[in-house]
Amino acid sequence: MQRARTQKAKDDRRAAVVAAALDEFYEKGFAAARMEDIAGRAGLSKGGLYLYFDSKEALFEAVIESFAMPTVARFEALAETAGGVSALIDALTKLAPAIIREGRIPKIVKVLIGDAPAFPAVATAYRRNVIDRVLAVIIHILRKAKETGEIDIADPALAARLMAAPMLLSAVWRIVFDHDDEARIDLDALFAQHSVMLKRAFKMEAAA
Amino acid sequence: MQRARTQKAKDDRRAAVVAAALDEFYEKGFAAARMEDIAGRAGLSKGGLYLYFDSKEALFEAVIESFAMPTVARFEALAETAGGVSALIDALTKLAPAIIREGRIPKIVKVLIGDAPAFPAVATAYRRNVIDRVLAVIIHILRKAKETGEIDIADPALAARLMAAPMLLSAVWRIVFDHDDEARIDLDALFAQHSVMLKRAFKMEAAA
DNA sequence: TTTATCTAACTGACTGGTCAGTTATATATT
DNA sequence: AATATATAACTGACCAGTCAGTTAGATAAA
Repeated sequence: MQRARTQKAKDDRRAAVVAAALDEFYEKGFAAARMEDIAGRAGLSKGGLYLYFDSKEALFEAVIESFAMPTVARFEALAETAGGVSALIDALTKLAPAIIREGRIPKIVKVLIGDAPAFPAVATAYRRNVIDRVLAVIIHILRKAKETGEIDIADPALAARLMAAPMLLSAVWRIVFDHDDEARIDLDALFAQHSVMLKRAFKMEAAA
Repeated sequence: MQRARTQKAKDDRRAAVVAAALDEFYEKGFAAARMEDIAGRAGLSKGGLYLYFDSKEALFEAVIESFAMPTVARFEALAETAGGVSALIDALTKLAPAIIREGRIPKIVKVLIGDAPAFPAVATAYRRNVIDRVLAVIIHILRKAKETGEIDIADPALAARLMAAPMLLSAVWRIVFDHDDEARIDLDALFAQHSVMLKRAFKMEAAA
């Protein structure tokens, strides 16, 4: 094994271990995943892995955290360019299929649902650092639009969750039926229809 | 332990084991759940459990299957009384909060998401026997309404999934954040708003 | 440049503990 | 007594985490 001597090389190796761990946790679940397999996937021996992480649980926490920050940053950037509700809906429903297909988010979602209940602190941290912040961005945009009369909704906080629900559905569908050719969903068509239905539900002028 | 001698007593014990297994699989996941704990919860020794199920995997399959049939039957009955789209939306959005709170469906959902990927055949069977049949009922009602002009939607099959998405969201939310008092959602308000938004999205006359 | 020395990254055999599944034994019921 | 049901001690496989030993590769002396 090539040794990681510089700080950068060590950071890279840590990242490789985290990526390998996400794949193993995704495929087998936390309890059934083997530290030796994770190490092997990252091109390292089991003992070497323990130079980077103190325990399986510490590795699990690192997996969840490592994907939190980039997700929020990407989303907050997106929301700044798309200031209005119409642009937000378009951006969300156009990007969603690619994000689902790319696979990293569905994997994190699966690991969170399957294993986070055994680590309540991890789940709560994820909600606070990721979910609440993403929802806050959406809610802020909806609330502004409600005040200007651009849209007509009762509760922006609930509307934000209803907007996001099909993304969770798609992610979960992919997780559970990835192997199942009979169960393919046309994500582009699904989100196109979601977009149309949302605009009608919000009573936006440009709606079909 | 009182012995189960009659067929009915055996069926009851089997059911008790299945219920205990659902709880353990839900709380710990398949791999981390212990057969001894499942047996204990059902008021039986570990050896006794093996009189009713050949293996942990067989028990897992029984758990998934045992909750499939009743769910479909209940839903198909509901759909027969609620023939139109409006009645269907009302029934679905009024019943959903109670179903989520009751907890059995969220537990099954969690077990399916967390562990079914390790048992692809179980996942596929569940899709065919439960999900596809429930969706078919909804799609049938939507298609009829579309033909009579009662509603205006592009694709009933996609609309059915979009209708169901908030139920999955609520179930998953409950699974992941059950312990988390900061994260309570007002399910009644959520589904009331879903109902209003759906009727607008379908361009139904009586919509708000 | 070559060789010797050092050090920290890395390896893999090992340990202690856990748990699915088995079986010898006990007990309730007929 | 005979049979079905249940128990708990047992076995063997498996795996997280450890640690004595190995080696890549840097540094320095010749």
